[in-house]
Amino acid sequence: MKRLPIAFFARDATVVAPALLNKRLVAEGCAGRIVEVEAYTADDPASHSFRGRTARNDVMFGPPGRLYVYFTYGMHHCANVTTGCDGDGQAVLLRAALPLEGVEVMRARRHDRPDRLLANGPGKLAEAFAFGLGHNGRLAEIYDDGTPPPADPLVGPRIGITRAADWPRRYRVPPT
DNA sequence: GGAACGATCTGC
DNA sequence: CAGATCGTTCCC
Repeated sequence: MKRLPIAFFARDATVVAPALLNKRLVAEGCAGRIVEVEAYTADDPASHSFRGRTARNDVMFGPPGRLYVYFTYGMHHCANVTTGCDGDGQAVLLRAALPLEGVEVMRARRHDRPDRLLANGPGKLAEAFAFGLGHNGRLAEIYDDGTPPPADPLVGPRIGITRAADWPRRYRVPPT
């Protein structure tokens, strides 16, 4: 199993996002299959990078293939992977994953919630994989385990934001 | 210095 | 549907 090369991430977020579906995310002793993402570009009013480079979003403007982790709502972390070229300000938000390995530790981090609720949302995914600010800027560990992306990914409006929420930049693996 | 709000989740 | 809870941003 091979880790995705930097070249994979060095493309527009709207191209990388659907390509990340069904890839294997690895961190802190567990692994999961990415099933939902959102693309954020610098020309997107909802993107953290829209208003320019700041201390928080600095990683977004750096090289591709890194984790951009931020803290929100006073209690949740969200994890992204940077895309595009150095200076662009692009990233893909990791919204949901299916547990593959280390399910026990994920359950413990998620307070023994049912397996289907372990990482089915950005805040839950971050908690299950133990993503925190300490991961910000680190190389993302995402692998191709041979599972191809869905031929017909669901594309629709984004969730939990107000500005430009209707932009069709949320990608999902179709339910089986 | 201060106010407003947020790429969310949970429980009622 | 409202509350939790606090860092970031923007305005005065």
